[in-house]
Amino acid sequence: MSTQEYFDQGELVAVLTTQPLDRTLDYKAPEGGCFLGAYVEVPLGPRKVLGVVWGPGQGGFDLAKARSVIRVLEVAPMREEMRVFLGKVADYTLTPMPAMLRLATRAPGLGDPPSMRKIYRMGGAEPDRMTDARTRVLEVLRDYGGLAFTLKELAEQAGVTPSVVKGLVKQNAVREEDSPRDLPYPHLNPDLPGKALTEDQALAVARLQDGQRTGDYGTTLLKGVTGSGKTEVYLEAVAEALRNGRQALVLLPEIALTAEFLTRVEARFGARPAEWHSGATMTERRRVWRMVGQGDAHLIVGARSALFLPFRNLGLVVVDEEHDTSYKQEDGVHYSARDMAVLRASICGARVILASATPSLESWANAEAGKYERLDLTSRFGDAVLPEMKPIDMRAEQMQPGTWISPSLRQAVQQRIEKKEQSLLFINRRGYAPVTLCRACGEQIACDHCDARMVEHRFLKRLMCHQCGETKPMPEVCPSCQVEGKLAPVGPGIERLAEEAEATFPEAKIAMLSSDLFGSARALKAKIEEIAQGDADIIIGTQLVAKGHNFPKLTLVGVIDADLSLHGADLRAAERTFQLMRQVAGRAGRADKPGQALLQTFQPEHPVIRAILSGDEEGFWKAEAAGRQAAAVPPYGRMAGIVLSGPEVGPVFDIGNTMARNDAPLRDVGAQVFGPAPAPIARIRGRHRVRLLVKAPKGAPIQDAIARWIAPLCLKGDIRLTVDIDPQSFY
DNA sequence: AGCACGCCGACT
DNA sequence: GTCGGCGTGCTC
Repeated sequence: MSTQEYFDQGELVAVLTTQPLDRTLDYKAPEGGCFLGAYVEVPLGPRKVLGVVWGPGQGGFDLAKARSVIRVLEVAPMREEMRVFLGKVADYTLTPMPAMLRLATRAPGLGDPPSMRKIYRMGGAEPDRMTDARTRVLEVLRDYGGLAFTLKELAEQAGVTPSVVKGLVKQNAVREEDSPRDLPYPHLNPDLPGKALTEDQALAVARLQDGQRTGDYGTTLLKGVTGSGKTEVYLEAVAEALRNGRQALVLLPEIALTAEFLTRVEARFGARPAEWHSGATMTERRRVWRMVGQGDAHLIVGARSALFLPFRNLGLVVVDEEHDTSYKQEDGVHYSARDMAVLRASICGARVILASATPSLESWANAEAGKYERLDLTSRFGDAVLPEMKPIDMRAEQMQPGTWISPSLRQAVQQRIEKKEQSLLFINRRGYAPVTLCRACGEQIACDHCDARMVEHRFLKRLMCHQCGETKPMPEVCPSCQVEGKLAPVGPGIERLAEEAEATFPEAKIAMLSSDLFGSARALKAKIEEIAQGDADIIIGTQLVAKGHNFPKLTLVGVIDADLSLHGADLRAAERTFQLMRQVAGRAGRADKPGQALLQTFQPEHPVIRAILSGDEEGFWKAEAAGRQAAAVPPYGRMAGIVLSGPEVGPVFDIGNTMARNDAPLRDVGAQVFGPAPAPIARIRGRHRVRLLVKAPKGAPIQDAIARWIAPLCLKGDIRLTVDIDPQSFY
């Protein structure tokens, strides 16, 4: 089948719009015709909407109704490869195409013509009268050899007021021109000297660069312990992609990590790359989207949605910290950026590097199966070694009620304080106490809109729902039994731990790192920087500190409750605990001092705890893989979550029951359905949620089956259904 | 998504 | 009689 690339005026074209229609609509090509893939504005009812020319018109309707494309937007048409990618992601995630198109057009001002601004460069004429100020302006222009400046830049460089420049413009000594506001990103120089590489790193770089030069798809799992120089290694793969004239994308799980990364890119390539994340301004987003599309952004650093930028010539995608759960988008379109990166690369002949100190079991298994190449970086910089890891058996510790720092841990911290070294106390719970319990009636205070328990934040003097963000003041009397003064915090949170640390180590300077204590990523980064310099004896931190920050003075990590996340029905709980522990432990002893990690646990003989302590990673994965294989769960089986939600429980459950009864399409492919059951958070923002779980053998065409299963449903009232293929969290 | 069309309760 | 509730259906 040959695909028509161009449509003459009046010819019918099928247009995919961003409106939630389940098909394309036909329009007449506009004056001047249009290309396949063109971004267009089309009339839809009384409105104008954004769309993309998806193919030749389908016909089969009253042709008199056909309307014309209003105009073709001034952006590069969507490439075939992108259309294929969006289609495959839609099929895989059971997402309607218009929602996919919306993901791919998340840039402001797409419809606007490129915005212009005035720039200034050397003119030909001599000014009638030379002044000091004028000389300086002309000198600046001469020194920068033909480069153009904005008015502000030029005036500042020359140390004059803008009016001096304007005066020179009148005399044609300086030329004023219109220039697109969205400028190409500065050229990155891949041939600047990189950091010296160890033998290990050089070997990995060579493999990655060889792969890069093939110009074919391929995925590499780059595994390296914290401090092994993963970033240096994959930056050399980026350099190779740039040398070959291809674009590179680096995905990071946290905006907080981008600032440090950008600095490293600048050091390596001499300029800053394009940035794409939710914190970027409208102007930045527009520039990135356009420049990526016209090939004038060569390296893009961003969050998962950067995967849907209109790359022209993508040659490499790096997914840093590939195991990070934030790569799975859980609201709107449910997709795993890690998996979709591999998909996109396989479509456009790009390489993928999945980098992590603690890979996901999925990636580990893909490497085992030979689908991914695997490169291990083992050596660390300098003489630093992996920290010594020991359990603290909490059953043998003499604990005061309501305290969480054991005598053994206290002693270890005390030693560091005396040696002027830093300790990190890690706890994976925000707030003061996870549960507020009435000692009179046993009531646990829950959110009014969700069924999640409210967490006390003493710092804010309020209770907060970590599900919906709702807060309310701390009540005086129990909302259930009305007894006064019996509400008590139960369990540890980071704030409570800080309180205990202050009491236990009165002479120490204590810093608390929790995501909700900082308004912005910038403030957080400044704080981390300050602490890393040594401005604290004890750091109390949540999950946040586990993500790639470097603390040279840190020599002790105390994990307050290594058991916390081992409980619960989440199939990935063991894997997560394993990753978390190894990462937190990796914080200790990165510089010249050896580190120690102490894990407080009630079950030191648990296989996960033992694997962490022994450092036997392959052993852990093999055991975990065997367990998952036996249970036929991912990555050795397939799963999907279906969540039904609505304002009333009854009707929502009824639909769930109907679905569970009519499961023939699922049984046809060997899949089973479990539920309906109240979703783990049974109510969010006043909506009742019911969940069904679908479990299928590996390789079963689960999407088709689910599509056939839900097609006959007609959802009445305000009931909504969402499908999550490969759910990550079950919450 | 919007917006129109359409069929039942409390107003002039 | 009719204003308006939002259920249902269409948009080339």
